[in-house]
Amino acid sequence: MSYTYKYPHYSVTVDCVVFALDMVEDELRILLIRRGEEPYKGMWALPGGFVQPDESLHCAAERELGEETGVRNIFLEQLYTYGEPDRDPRERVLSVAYYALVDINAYELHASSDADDAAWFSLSDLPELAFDHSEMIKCANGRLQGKIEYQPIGFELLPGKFTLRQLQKLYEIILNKTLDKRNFRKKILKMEILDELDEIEKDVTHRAARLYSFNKTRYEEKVKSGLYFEI
Amino acid sequence: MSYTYKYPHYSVTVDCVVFALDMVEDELRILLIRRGEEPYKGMWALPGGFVQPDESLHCAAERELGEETGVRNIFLEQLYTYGEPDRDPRERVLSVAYYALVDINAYELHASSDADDAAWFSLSDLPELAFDHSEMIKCANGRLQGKIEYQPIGFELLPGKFTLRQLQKLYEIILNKTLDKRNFRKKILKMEILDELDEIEKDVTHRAARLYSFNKTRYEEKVKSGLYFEI
DNA sequence: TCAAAAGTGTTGAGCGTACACCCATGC
DNA sequence: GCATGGGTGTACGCTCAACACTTTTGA
Repeated sequence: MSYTYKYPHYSVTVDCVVFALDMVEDELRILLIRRGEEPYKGMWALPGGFVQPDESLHCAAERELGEETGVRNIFLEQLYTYGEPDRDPRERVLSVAYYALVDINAYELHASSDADDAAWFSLSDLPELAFDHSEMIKCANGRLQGKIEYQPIGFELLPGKFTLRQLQKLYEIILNKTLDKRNFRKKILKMEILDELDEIEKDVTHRAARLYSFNKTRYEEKVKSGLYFEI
Repeated sequence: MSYTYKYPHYSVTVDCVVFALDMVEDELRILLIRRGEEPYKGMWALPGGFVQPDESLHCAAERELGEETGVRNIFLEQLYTYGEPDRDPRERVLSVAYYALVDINAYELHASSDADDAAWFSLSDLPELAFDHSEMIKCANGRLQGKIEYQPIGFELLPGKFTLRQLQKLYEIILNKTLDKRNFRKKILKMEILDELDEIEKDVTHRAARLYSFNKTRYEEKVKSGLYFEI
């Protein structure tokens, strides 16, 4: 197959910065794949690939992520578009970067498509990456830190049922600072956007904490009547 | 000239949502051009055009804006990339949207290039626009409203020397709510990021107000030592 | 009974908010 | 001298920050 055009055209890829939370090591993790093809063959990179003619950018990001890693149905938002003329050694390729938030336990990684391997890496201990993918991760992390304080996106990183301690730890990890337990609880509970469940956590070696779930409908109602989410 | 590729490639344009402030009518204005070519010939649209092979996206936005309207050297930031397969009737065209902030008095508009005309329109009274440009403006306005509260970008819409009243009005127009004069002054002056000049405004029919200027260096120092800009 | 984390209340300080009057200037 | 906006101070309430102890559970 070949395409001919009158004016300059460029390849377009999508790349995904997928965040997850490691509650054991208290750190953010990023999903990387090992490249199965040139250029940068064998190197770690963000999952992504070429945008097909009939799919939107968002769909392309969802598709590539699913194909290369098995991760599906997640929070996915456009981040930034990288278009330096020489960012790809082959020819000019634009990349529309997305970032995603997932519950790390909800997926079993399946490397496939043109990725040899897929794995979670600590944000603070990343390997050398292909293309300008390091820059994308830096940008995505900045966006996450900024947005998590005024939008309830943190819940995307937790299972549907979670403890307040887990939620607090999430903020502590992402914002990289400690929070006062009592003040944190007061603040988040006063918003009345969490449902207190009749369940407690299991398999813990100490007193089990109550489980909560995020009530998105209630949140949206509250926003309409003036709630300003903020941590 | 013609280009041939092995895989699907797309045209890429940049489009700019240029904001300015009309302090007389108390409203935001947007810079539009009248299209001189098909498709949508004769219709109003955002200034923009195709990205050339050797220029970055940012440079392309700056160039197109300069060519089509005469506006140069301004605050310009990437907004969002639009890539629905059918957003352009000719063929698939991606558009990387930028938004810009300018002092409306600093430029004389020069229509040229492939624009028949360039003019400022009130945000609340826009004509029908080509492509998905209405959506871009809506997105840019949301970004502006969000960002102006926690980043000192509002100054880009004012001349270098301005009165506190002008600055307050700027926030009132963009956020679409009234602010208390005394509280606004206290808040902004306490940040110590404005230089109080030994000058007052001219040609006013009442007591002239003192002029101030934004001290960017001081602002950056203060940010390092913990200032969190917020209106 | 010990260890580990859950869960809870109070106080003080600083900040945001609301509000009214005098001042300087041009006409 | 009057109209117009410039410029200022204070008091109150609320929110945020700081802080320590009791409770529950499993091992």
